[in-house]
Amino acid sequence: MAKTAGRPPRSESDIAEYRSKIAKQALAIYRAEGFDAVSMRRLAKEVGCAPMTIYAHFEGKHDILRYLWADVLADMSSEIQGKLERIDAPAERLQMAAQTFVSYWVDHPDHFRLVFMSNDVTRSDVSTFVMDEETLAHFQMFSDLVQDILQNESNVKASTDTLISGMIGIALCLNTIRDYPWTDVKMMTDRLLRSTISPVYTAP
Amino acid sequence: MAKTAGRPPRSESDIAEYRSKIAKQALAIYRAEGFDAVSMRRLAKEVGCAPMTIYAHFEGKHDILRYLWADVLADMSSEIQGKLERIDAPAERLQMAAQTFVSYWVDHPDHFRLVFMSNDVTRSDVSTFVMDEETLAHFQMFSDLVQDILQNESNVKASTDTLISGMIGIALCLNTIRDYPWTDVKMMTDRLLRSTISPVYTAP
DNA sequence: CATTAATATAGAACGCGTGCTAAATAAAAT
DNA sequence: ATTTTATTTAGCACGCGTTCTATATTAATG
Repeated sequence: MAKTAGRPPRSESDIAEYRSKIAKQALAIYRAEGFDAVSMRRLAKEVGCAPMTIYAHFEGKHDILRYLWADVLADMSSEIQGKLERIDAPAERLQMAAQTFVSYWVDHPDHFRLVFMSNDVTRSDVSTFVMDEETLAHFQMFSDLVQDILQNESNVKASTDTLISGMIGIALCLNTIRDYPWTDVKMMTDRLLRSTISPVYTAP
Repeated sequence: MAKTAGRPPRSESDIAEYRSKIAKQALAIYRAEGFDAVSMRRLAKEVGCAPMTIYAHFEGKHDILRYLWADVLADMSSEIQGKLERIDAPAERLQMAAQTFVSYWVDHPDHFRLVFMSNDVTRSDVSTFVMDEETLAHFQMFSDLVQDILQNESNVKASTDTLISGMIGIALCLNTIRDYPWTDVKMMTDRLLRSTISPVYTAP
């Protein structure tokens, strides 16, 4: 198999470097000016390439935004970890984590939009919006907290999934349907916990 | 107070008529071709007015989309009612309603996006996205179903709100984070119910 | 009539995401 | 140096939501 003539494809490291360069700049813009400020044209200008070049490295805008998730999720995760430091009792830990989780998304609508609402629902393309392992880890944390309370393995995943989606739902409702007189966020979160971990969980 | 000269403001009925004419056409487009097909320019063309005229009657696109909610919610509501017809036991009724509710949004991503994700989260403008009474009624239904099970009045609203936001959260997660291996939808919904109505609810 | 105020209009503009094409450039083999 | 191939580029295009301005048009008053 002789090497073909012509310019060889970019090395994988080059590709990764370019991608991360773009993603990094996108993050900088997002951090400084929020969701709406991140546009393909501007991003290209700040990266120093033509707008079309970005499309050679990413599927589209959604594919770039995905890289901002990690930053937001890490921020959220660290906020939760901070609150958890001085708490030992498993039930209280889960409770604090859940309350902090919901509060985070309610208090940061832009972050919520980025992670949970910037998906192009139209596309059923499976390859878009992959949850990489790093991203998953931040949700896994809840699984651990639940596990400390529930022993039954099979229930842990179901409970955790329900808890997470339920919490995200609370945040979504608070973010989008603002004028409906929702029950106090803490109370809703608490109620959600109660049902998720019903057998063992005791209300504070 | 003498009447001022010049053309008088449009009568309220005229304004309402024009608004409903635009909203009606928007609904027609949405029904026929879905979310993405509804655009201001096209809507204006089909209504037979200039694009700018619409902005004299609506705050913006989000203000128009709001009018499509009613249609979708009515559709969802009737689907639930249909399923409820032959069920008498309160717990089973609530269970069926919840399952149908979640399934509806999971099966109709476009509808979900319209109602729960087309909000401009950036705006903290309270006047945008008002839940009118007709719209609220469709959610009120769940309050009634919960009431049939729980007697404590104060718990009914908290339980219902938690249930609704939780169900919406399940739908959101299924719609947006597709590649995460979520627990079976029915199971999550069931688990959500269990915690919401924990004291009385019995698993099937 | 003319005047006046409310409304509707056309038309341009801005920036957006994204696709297409044709030209330029870069890096290898010959 | 020339050829060959990969990549990037510029530039145009489409339709989008939205804002602005200037120009009708409409319906009341005097």
